[in-house]
Order: sequence, then C-alpha cells, then structure tokens
Amino acid sequence: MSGVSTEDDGGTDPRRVIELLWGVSGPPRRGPKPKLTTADVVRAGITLADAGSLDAVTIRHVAEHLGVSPMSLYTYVPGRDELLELMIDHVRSELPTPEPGLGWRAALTAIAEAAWDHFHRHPWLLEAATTRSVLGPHTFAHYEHELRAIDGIGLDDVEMDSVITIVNGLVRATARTSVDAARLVRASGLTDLQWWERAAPVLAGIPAADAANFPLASRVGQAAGETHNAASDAAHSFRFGLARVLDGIEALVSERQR
Amino acid sequence: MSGVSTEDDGGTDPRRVIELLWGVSGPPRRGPKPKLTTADVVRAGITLADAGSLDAVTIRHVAEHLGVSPMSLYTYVPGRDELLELMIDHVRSELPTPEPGLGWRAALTAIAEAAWDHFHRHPWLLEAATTRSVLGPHTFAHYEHELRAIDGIGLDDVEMDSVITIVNGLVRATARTSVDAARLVRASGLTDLQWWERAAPVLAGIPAADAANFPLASRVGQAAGETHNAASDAAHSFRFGLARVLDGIEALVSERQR
DNA sequence: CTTAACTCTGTACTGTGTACGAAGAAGAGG
DNA sequence: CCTCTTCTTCGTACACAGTACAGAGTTAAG
Repeated sequence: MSGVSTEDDGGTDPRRVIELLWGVSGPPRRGPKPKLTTADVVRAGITLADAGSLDAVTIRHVAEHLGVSPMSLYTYVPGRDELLELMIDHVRSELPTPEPGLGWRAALTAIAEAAWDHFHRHPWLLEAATTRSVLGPHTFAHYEHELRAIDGIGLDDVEMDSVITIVNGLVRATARTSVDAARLVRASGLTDLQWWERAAPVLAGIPAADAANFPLASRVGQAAGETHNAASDAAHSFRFGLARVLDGIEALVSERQR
Repeated sequence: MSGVSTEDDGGTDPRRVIELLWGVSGPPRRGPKPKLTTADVVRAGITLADAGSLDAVTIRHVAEHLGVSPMSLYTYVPGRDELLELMIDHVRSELPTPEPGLGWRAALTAIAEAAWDHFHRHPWLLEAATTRSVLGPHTFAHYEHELRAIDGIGLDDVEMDSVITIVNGLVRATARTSVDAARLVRASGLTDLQWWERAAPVLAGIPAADAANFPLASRVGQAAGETHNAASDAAHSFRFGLARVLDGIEALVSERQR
C-alpha cells in the first residue's frame, strides 16, 4: 500500500505521533547534528499548503523548499499523513483565546467567526481530515476554550460536546462552500456569473434539465446565485445558520433554566 | 500536473461532464460497438468505493473490475475526477422522495435521517467534494425535494437555500465523525475503548498533556467517550444538533408568521 | 470499396510515498 | 587516542497513480 490518503491512519502505533505532537524531545542525541527540526518541516508544509493546496505538500516539494533531500524528512516526521496531522495542530495555535467576560452566545459567536476566518486563511484545512485519533496540544487547548464558552449554562457533558460539534460542523460546511467558490473563480479565471453564463446554454440544451422540472430549485438557485455571488452567499449561510443554531441552543438553555 | 485531486476541476470545459451527467447520448455511432456504457463504469466505481474507500477507485482498478484495459475507460469518462462526479450524482438517486403530507419539521427530519443513512451506506461520499460546479439530475432533483419540504413557511429564497445548506452541513459533519470512528475500529482492529487504553499511557507520560491543564476538555471528552462509544456518540450529536437547528428555524418561522 | 469515425490497447512519461542500504558525523567508553 | 554505537543524510529503486500518444482493429456512411 502506498497512498495519498489524507484519510486512514489508525493502524499504526500512535506513540510516535503523540510524542511529536506534544514535543517530546527524547533522550540526548548521539549522532551528527540535525540540520532541521520537526517544527521546521511542519512550518514548511504549512507555507506550501497556504500558498497552494494540500496537493502541494509532497515530501519532495517540502524537502526542496528546505534545501534537503526528500528522504531526510523521514528523520523528523514518520510520513506524509503524520506531517499533515502536525500541520493541522500547529496551525490551530493561531486561533485566539476568547475573552472571558462574554456571555455564552457572544463567546460562541466569536469562536465561530474566528474559525470561519481560520478556514479562509488556511483553506487546506477543509481538505484534510476532520476527526483525528489523537489530540494535539493546540487542538486540545482550543477544545478547552470552546467548552469554557458554554460551561455552566445548564448543559450536561455530552450536550456540551454536541454543541461544539454542531457549531464547528456548521462553520466547516459553509466555509467549504465559500472556499470552493473562491477556488473555482481562481482556477477558471471567470467570475461566478461568467462561469454560469458559459455553462447555462449547455444545460439549456438538455430537455430533462428544464427549469419546469425543478421549479423550486431553479428559482431558489437563481435567487441565491444572482443576488450575491456564491462566495458572499456562503457567508450569508454561515451567519444565518449560526443565528439559527444559537437560537436553538438558547431555547434549550432557557428551558433548562426554567 | 497529474493528480489525485478530489478537489480542483473547474478549469476544464463543463460541456462534457454536463452531457454525461444528464445522459445525452450524442450523435449516432459509427465505430465498433462499445463493450460498456458510461453507466457501467460509474456502477463499477461505486461498487469499489462501497467495498473499500475512494482510494480503491483507481482507473486501473475499475478497468480490471470490468475486464477491460485501463485506457479504454477514457472512452466513457473524461478522467477520474469526472468519474467521481458521476458516481456522486448517481448514488443520490437512492435517496427517497419524501412523502408530501408531512409538515416542514417532519419532512426536514426525514430528509436529514435519510442523508445520515446515505452517508453510512456510501462513506466515500464524505471524502469526496462537497460543492460541485454543475448539478447532476439526481442532485438537482434532491435539492428540489429538500426545498419543497420547507416551501411556503415564510422564508425567502436565500433563507431557504441557507436552511438546506446548514441541515446538510450538520448531517455531513456528524456522519463524518461517525464513519471515521467506525473506520478507525476496522482499521486498527481495536474497539474505541481498547484503542484509548493503549494510547492513554503514552499521553499520560507527557506532563503538558495533564488533565489539570484542560479540565473541561478532559471531563467532557471522557464523558462523551465513555458513556457511549464514539460511533453512537456521533449519532447522538446528529440528533441533538438536528433538534437544535430545527428549534432555531422554528423560532424564525413563528416570528415571521406573527 | 473506400473512407471516416470510433473503440480498444500497449507503451511510456511524470509524479507520488517510501523501503533499503550505504556513507559519514558525533558523542560514549575504553 | 582509538573504537563502537547511534544518528543524520542521501541516492537508488520499487510499486503505484493518472493519462498522453499512437497504432491496430471495427463498424457504418458515402
């Protein structure tokens, strides 16, 4: 099995990854001085991913960026999948720690907005895995901050976890739409409108795709696509959805407090 | 550029993909009878993806499964990315059409539950792209059904689109957690509990990862992980989150109707 | 029959992750 | 000091990916 997986993992021993995530340096060194550190490799990976996409983060590419032979990277990182895990955790350190005074609703909003920005600053996060087997330090700390935002408002532990999960899910889903739209514009060199103007006549030539067969979808799709462009529409979905979710949580909370 | 992308696309002309999606047969044939149809290739891809993962859907693999040389697949499908698009749309035909009598809340619930099952039946959908540039017939029809569920309850067009987006985002996010958990169990041959029992001592040896540094996260993480296993926990998050979202929508709807 | 269109296939190119083994650097023990 | 052990670095090589290209063979149109 080779693999450009971005997915599996889990069959391997988690020990090494945990040590790398948490920065355990290990016993004193004996051989020649390393040219690099694991952090160098991780930073290089992040730089390349930010500039391009996850596909740009190849072992060879990262090595070239660091002026090192490809195989020497395996000194610092067990493999590509593990590098991605380290990148994901490292980049999460950029997320701000929410100020403590806020109420749960303002705090959750701030967290969601920060995550939204975060996904736009590092779009490759959306391509990478969601659920990782082992939490890194920054992921762990961020989870702690998220929970602190909704602590003591009357939810039980499992509900708290669920609330965080659904808010993050909302952000991820809408950010993905937003980023995909932006990527499409950049890749095709056309704006949304131009792209659709080009695709529309092809679709129009197909009887089965007639708007009469999908009246609602055609109307709503046009409304969502014409008023705004797709990118700002995703932003609207995000804010609208967040308001709905928070309202839903609020209903539960006030019911509990009564 | 080669590419195991699962992502980009958009630079290419959408004409061919649209024709394939909507089943335009084209002008009468002149050469030798084709051994296969595009639908055969799509079905083979789905079979392989269901049995394994998206990684199993390689041109060579699909060709072998069909008893054909790899290159001949390019007669039926422009490339791997397009095959994935066709697979995604085709599999959506399995989604049930909701019965018309239901109220919007019951209808949305049914849609969400169906999508949840759907992701579990075809987990590779979670690895594949979300937003596609061009809608296929089944995707289009499904979108129509989704909209019909919430038509006429007082939302404007953009809001209707947003509601569908956030419900789908919720399902996708929680289903992904659920499926990843199941995959981890299958890949490692360990249950959640066994896996954590193996990983825990490693984490315990790291001072920075002490539970005292992350009191909430440790407590909630344990509660969420111990009471249920991770898979059923994701199911709980799904149902809990859906209820919250629906409550939030309900608040908006009743406010509008007042 | 000729010709044009179409399917099918083998070969080959580029690019991927990474296993393996050799070469060399630096500290540990004598 | 030398020797040994450990560690880093690197070149080579393998299996696998997508797919460009060109040729061979098949069918229907003219």
